[in-house]
Amino acid sequence: MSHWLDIVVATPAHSNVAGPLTYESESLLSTGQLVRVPLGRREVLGVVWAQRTDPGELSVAQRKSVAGVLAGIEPLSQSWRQLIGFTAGYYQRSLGEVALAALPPQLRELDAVQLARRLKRPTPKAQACPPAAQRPELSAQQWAALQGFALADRPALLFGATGSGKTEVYLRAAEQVLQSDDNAQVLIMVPEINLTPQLQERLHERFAHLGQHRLVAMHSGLTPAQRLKAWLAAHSGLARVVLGTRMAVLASLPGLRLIVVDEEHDPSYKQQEGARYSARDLAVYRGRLESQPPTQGTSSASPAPPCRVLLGSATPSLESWQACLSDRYLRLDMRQRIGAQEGDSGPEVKLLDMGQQPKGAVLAPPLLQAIAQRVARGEQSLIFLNRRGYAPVLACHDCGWKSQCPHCSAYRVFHKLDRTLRCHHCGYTDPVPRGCPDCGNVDIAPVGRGTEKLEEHLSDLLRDIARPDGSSVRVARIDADSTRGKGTLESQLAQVHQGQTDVLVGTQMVTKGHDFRNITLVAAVNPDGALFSSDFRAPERLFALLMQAAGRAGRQAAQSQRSQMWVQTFHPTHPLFTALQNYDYPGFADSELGQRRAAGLPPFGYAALLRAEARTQDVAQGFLRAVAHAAAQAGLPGGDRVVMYPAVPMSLQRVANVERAQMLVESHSRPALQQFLSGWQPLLNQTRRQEPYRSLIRWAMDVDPLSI
DNA sequence: AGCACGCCGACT
DNA sequence: GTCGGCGTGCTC
Repeated sequence: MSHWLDIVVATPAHSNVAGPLTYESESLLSTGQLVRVPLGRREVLGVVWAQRTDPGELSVAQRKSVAGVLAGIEPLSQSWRQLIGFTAGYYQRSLGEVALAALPPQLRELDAVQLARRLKRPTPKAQACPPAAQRPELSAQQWAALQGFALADRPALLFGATGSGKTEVYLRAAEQVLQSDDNAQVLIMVPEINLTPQLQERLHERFAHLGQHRLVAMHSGLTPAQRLKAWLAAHSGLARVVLGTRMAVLASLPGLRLIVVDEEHDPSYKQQEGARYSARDLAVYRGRLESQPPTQGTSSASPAPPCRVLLGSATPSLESWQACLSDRYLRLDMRQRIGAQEGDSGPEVKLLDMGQQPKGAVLAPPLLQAIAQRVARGEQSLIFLNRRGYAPVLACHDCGWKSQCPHCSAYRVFHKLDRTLRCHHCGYTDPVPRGCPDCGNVDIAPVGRGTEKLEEHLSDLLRDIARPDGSSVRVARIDADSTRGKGTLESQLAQVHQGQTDVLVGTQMVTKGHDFRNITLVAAVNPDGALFSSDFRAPERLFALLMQAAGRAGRQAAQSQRSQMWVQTFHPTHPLFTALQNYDYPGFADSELGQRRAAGLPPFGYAALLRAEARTQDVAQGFLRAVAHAAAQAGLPGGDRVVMYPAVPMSLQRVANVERAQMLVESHSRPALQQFLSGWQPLLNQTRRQEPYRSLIRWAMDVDPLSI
């Protein structure tokens, strides 16, 4: 007797086969089982989603049989399937896309023999977790935070200043969970794994005694083989602690009891292609899911041990902050740096009013002086400028020519080192012309400044400053250009750590994670752009960035006394900077939330962004208008509670000769927006197939976009 | 998304 | 005369 199964395969939401496909099987396979099935003329990986009683509408020609089962891999759990189902629905993608993206890619390629070889190694089962031998003493506020977390019945937000010891709280919470349950698993998420070698090391020290493969990493930097191995370890329950980036939130973790999201405000938790999910939001959702009893049983049975969620940040996202204010999350405060005096929050923040400084100065004289002082004292400085290259534009002063990229609506950046004009969006690169391409004038000059120019400029200005040992000053630069080669970032950082660098110039790359011991001055050269940006999250990001940068100076409390954070600005009285000066995140959050509330922006409103790309702006915008019209005509459920804004060109209108447009959809009700989007999806596909929109290159839906 | 089939330009 | 460009159509 044969059985019919609904099987999920990697088919996109915009195809005619977006849902689960029906296959025949000799044996009754359980849901969650991994299988290979024929699809067109190839064989693909699939997940059994449901059993069914009949082949439904399937024509005889369409009836195909399951080609094989991936034996030896336990079926994926119901809660995992629920998580995938939720993610697909919420972010408007197909089940298959999300499910298959959550599985290690190599699983699709391996045949039965290769897989058997991978699985051959015996998997030691449950194992108790003895406490690690060496652990630092906890501060009073760390104890209080742990206690608060242990007693809470909700997700918790650990609001902890830089240097307050958030990591130790994570580690203790993890230990507690592992000790209370021999099968428990802990997921620790970080924004970018290569920026957190210190955390990796500490986890290793703390959990190495659990044995081989009990601690695994999950991120896109792994080789396919490593990824498969890590996934199998997590899925089998062998791995007890998983350290991963956003992709890890979708990993199969049958014993998941704790999810930690470090630096929860970090934008890289939001996936920017494919299913554009927020790993932080999914972590919270997953915590709830994994805490439910697997099936609705008798209510008297003891409830499954809940899965806890712990978010952590010194500058939380306004979403999480608001969730604390409305008691959906519990806030745990650790305001004080370890070993710091009461009231000492960090380096002194000095606002330098650029309106009072000589016009056109890249670095104001007082800042330059302060840097020179540090050099003479043998201390390090970090200068932060969020613009790489030498100059953002090259211009001809005679005819007004500018280094416009021929393929994008952006200027090409002048890179002096290899004398090229480089487009940072499409990569188009040319040697710098000898003269102006329009009028021949040889006097074409860079306008504005990037890290490369700042580095050169600083070396020049500090030329006569001697270090304590009499040698001359050393200026180094760290950005995407200087760290292109593999391992160069590490070696450059090592040089800074060894004290070979006096002044480090860099993009925001340098503000993250790294624990520089001897830096006593941090300066932000040109942060004003974010103050009046059209992107409503720009201030929030700037505040987090500057706080993080300040944290780089004098991380040791002893040093923080004489450490300084300089901010060059034309708006020294701006409330953002005032809040920064007082290390007053709550005050900043308060005022930002007030503005968000008034404007109906997240977290008080919910948004989705529909983007379209085409050869012409007309087609891209036309498509958006057509689908908006179709939605209005259809009277979609939820439609009366959403507002659709006009289609507009994206702020970066053209990239690599592709015209881009977008349309904002907003609602005060998340369910209404969800309902509307679900009903809209088929109309989008339909419209796409009509003239003249067949020439559309692609469209994409971004639910809860980071910027609009 | 893959992977076919299908119809028009520069090369052994 | 072929190799190969990517347009459009289908997959249980």
